[in-house]
Amino acid sequence: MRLATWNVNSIRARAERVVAWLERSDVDVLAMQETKTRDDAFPYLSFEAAGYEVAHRGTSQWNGVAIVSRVGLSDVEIGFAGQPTWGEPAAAEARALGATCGGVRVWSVYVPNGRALEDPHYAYKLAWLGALRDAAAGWPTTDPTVVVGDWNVAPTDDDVWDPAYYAGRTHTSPPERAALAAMADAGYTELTAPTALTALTGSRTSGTAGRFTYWDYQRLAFPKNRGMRIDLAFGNAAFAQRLTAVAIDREERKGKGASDHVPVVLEIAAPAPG
DNA sequence: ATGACCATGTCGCATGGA
Repeated sequence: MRLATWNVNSIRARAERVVAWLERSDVDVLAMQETKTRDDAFPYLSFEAAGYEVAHRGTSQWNGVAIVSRVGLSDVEIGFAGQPTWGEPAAAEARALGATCGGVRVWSVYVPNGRALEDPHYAYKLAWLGALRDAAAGWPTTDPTVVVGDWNVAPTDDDVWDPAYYAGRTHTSPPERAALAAMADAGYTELTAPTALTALTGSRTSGTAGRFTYWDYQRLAFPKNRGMRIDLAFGNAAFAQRLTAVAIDREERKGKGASDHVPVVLEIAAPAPG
């Protein structure tokens, strides 16, 4: 089974491109972030025509998360227990969606950006990551479970094009990295580290061409390879033991109409008999 | 070449992204 995560930066602007990529890449389950649409405007038909069931949560032009699957989609959960709120009136944002697909519990997460170290949004980001860790600690260890998405944190200095550029900004600060690393306390390890990248057979997806998953639209960031690695997958042991390949599809950043993020693909083997 | 922001709502500029 092939499972992927992709911050699509508006699904209405990119539905045809995403569906074409799904079909070309032989991906069974795709978790999306930043769909930037309300539920009633999601392009369901484009995905259904390609054989994918859709779960989506979006309440405005901000945020929005989805899971599409052609291997079954059930037990959809909007948000996780204890998910922090934001805004006035305070409400849980459309940043987390869970579903069971092909026997795997999948969570699509869009971690708050943080905006600036002194901004209230930064405290919200840390609280959000802490609450996600706490929720994940309570999920059944017997179910293969993977939490994928845009984490808005680069795990190490090697995961940004210039660590000095990010000093004093969000995405690389020690508290953010600590919050990310704390997922391990809940039994979830990062599966998308550069050392884990491989090639995927039968796919255009290249495995080892680079580690970044995001490049800014501005200042020729992509041609200059000024990117970050912030789109990650964390899996529990039951999921991790079935992992056979991980790849970043850098090709998807090219051309007109690209998202500023690219898909990250994970391949897992069928469960062991018994 | 992979190329000099993009997408949203609501109309012309504000907001968010990172």
